Amino acid sequence: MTWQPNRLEQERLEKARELEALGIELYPPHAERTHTCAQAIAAFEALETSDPEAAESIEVAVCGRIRRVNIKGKISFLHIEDESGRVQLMLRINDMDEKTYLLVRDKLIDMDDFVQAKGTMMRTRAGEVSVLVREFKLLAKSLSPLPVIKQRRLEDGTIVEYGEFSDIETRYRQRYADLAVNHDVREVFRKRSRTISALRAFMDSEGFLEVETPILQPIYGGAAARPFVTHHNQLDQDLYLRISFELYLKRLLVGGYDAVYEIGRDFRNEGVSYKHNPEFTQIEFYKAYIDYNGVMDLTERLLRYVVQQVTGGTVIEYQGHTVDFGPEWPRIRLRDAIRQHTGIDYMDYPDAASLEQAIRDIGDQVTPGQTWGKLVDHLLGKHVEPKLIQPTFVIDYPRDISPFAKRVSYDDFHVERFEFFIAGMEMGNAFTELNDPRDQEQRFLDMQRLYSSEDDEATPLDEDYLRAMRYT
RNA sequence: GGCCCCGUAGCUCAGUGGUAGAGCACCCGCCUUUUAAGCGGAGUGUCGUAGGUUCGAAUCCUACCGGGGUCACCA
Repeated sequence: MTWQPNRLEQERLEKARELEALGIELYPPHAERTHTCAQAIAAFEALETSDPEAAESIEVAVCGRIRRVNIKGKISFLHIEDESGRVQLMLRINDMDEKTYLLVRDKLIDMDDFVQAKGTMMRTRAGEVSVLVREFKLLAKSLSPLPVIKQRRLEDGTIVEYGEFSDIETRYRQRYADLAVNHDVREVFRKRSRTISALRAFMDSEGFLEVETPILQPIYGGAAARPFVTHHNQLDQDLYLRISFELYLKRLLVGGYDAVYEIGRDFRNEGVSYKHNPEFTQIEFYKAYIDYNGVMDLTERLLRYVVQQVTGGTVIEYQGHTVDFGPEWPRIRLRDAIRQHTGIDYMDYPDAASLEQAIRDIGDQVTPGQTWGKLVDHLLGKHVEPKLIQPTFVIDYPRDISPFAKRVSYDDFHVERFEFFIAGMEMGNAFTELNDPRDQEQRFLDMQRLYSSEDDEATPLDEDYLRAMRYT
């Protein structure tokens, strides 16, 4: 699609031509900056009471995007914004080159343009710390206006926005515009960055080795999910984008590392929703000589640490929920959790048909013919998961739905697996890993049969992985 | 993939068969301490696209395109 300038954009193109005709560079190569917007204000305020004269002689050069324009004839006020925040520029025709001032007054300089201003700090009569501008320079001409949001700060400090940019489609397709306009969105990415840093710091301090394993894989595995398929031209071979890191990380334990982790993307060719992204970031870690109790301890400390690093406390607000990572997380058995929330003890219903009937009896609709394991999953997902707001481990799953975990000690039916839930969503999954290569092979074969029977892509048997397991 | 909903100005939206509207933005004019500045002037549009019904369609019908929700699947 070629660009079809709308009326506003045509106006800006015309202004760009006028500026060029005046010999003004639209996108000059160099900028000067001595202070961020926030630093300029802070520098002034630090001296303002103790030495007002010194404060008003602070020379600054600030750069940013014009976010507010108020032209009053021979004096104009602009707000510019950089990552640190905003600062007001006060431009008076008497204080600067007149021709430059007229560029602003005659609106050849627009909202959204990037500019540089040099001058001294001051506080206006209305009380706003500002740059009294002596030199003013265009750094980049904006040809497409950003969506306009007007803000008003109420007396209690809350900011009311008028004319918000709220269309979800446009916001996601033009993330840059959303970020430029909606302040809180920037904080999301900052928090994400701090989260990843904290994850890494914690795992490193626990003696884990960070690794990267293949994303392009000849054979995918480690989870029940459909993959993306791609093709290597020179090898003339189809490759899969990984659906988990598991099998490669476990190979590294065979290789002799006691503890490894990876933070990265997984790709699953399945449904999309606010909970499910075709490419998502996760952390997986493996540690030798601990069982699922050890992993739960570690998980709990990890999350508590990350929340503290990112927020400074242990409490977060999410989707209307207040979640506290401070207290010890409850660990409840899946069977008890389902019994508690539905009254159904799945041990009373050994086959799919009877369990399905029991589920219908409590008023749920389920598609007929599902496996017993899927029905248990239904009970968990529909009745237990949404109620687990505070961090909670659900432990000891039926072997049927957890093929890669070792048996519990107390019966033959359950395995040492946990998932944990926060704010009504599943956030993680782990188990005491099966490492009997003979067992493992049988599981692969079972899975192969399951997938081909569901008419999906057959999962090829990962012989290399089995060889690795036999070395253990 | 099934079902439901949405698409009107740059942004947010109103308009359910009879001349396309509002606020802000944009444009023109005035204004040397403003801050949702103010005052005066001007409505800037492929009503998602293509057909159909009708004297007449933003409005009703069909298909398509784009998007959202939900179910199925999954984390």
